[in-house]
Amino acid sequence: MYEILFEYIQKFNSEPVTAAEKELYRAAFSPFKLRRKQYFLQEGSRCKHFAFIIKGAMRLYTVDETGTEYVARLGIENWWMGDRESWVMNSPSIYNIDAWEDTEMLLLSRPNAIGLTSIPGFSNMMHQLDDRNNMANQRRITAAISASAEKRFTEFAECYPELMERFPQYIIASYLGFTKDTMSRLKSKLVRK
Amino acid sequence: MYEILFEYIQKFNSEPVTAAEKELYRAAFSPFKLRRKQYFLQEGSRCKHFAFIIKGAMRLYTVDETGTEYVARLGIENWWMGDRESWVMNSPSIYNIDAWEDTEMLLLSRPNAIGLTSIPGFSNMMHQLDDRNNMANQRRITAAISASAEKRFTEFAECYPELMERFPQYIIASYLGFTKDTMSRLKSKLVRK
DNA sequence: CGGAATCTTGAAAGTGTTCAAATCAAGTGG
DNA sequence: CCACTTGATTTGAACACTTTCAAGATTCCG
Repeated sequence: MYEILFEYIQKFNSEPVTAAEKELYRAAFSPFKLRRKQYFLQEGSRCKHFAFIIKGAMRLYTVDETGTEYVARLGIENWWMGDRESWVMNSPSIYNIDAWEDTEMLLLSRPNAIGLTSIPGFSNMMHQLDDRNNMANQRRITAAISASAEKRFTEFAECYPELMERFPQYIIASYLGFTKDTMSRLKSKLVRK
Repeated sequence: MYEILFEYIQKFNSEPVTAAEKELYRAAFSPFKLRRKQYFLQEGSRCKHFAFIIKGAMRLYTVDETGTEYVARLGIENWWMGDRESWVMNSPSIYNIDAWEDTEMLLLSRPNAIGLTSIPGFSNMMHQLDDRNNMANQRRITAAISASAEKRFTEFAECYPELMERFPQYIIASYLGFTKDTMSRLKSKLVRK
């Protein structure tokens, strides 16, 4: 299962991952499994580990007073999942994270992550991930303030067909900032076109 | 004017900024000025420099077919401004950036930024900025999909009183994802309370 | 088959938008 | 210092989009 991680890291670098480095990664990341619906993180607790998803699907969300869930982030194979704010600051999280499918992952603690920084290839990857993340977030914010529900939906369907299949409509709807009912209407409207 | 930058960098580090490092910073950052309303970046062009704002106020926004502007980001003294996607990828930007007030800044090209990475204090700061940025973006996304216009407004007013004063209502409204009219009504509604 | 989860749909209510007109505020030039 | 221009805010009324709620249909799975 570490092989998947090594390949992933490899993609960010021109230099190959050395045997010595692999040992460091094996030492730093620990395997972990969750069954569908189990929590990875609950609101109020601290996010001790960031998860690299080997297999499965997860979601990060908040819950309001009325019990409505708002999905802020989704993740599947080869994505990272965790609450960075809580992980970095070691503060109680305002989010919940759970497994939507049975999920296998590799966990990385904050101290271990800092330790791995001495590996140029790792540090380089982290940088690139920050870049990407920033771009994606910026675009998502732009979409949220400027685009209609219909546009956000069609763009999402184009960009993330994989997620459309793996998660039910009401979760996608929440992620996009509207309700399952609106989602259903949008869908049938687009089919009619 | 470089002193402001040095102090800023200093805040992210325990080790003081050395004289030698200061020389490197002076060599890497170049002073630049913009008059109110002048463009820093126009849609379609490449963001060659990231700006550290010494004095003034800027905004980053998109424009739709109808000419409506959507403000995605605001910046004042000691904030960074630029389109990271375009800066990193050297791709044409989908954003416009202009000065809302007469603005002085220090410009940093992508190659120079990479060069400065060899300074631990700089690299460290960049990391922390990425962390912060990520947290702020995550929270903003969460607010956008889960909170009402009124809540987004009151939270913004609490978190960024400075920005409320420096930018007109219609720009803040756009940043928060609604119109100036709604903003005006929200305000008078809250005053009545 | 039976039950749980998910999706669909209609009607009413709510929230925010649009548009246009009026008001207010802040320079600028005479 | 006033008149004028421009930019910004306010407000009402009609409208558009999305939500809410509830009921029914569908799908999935043991």
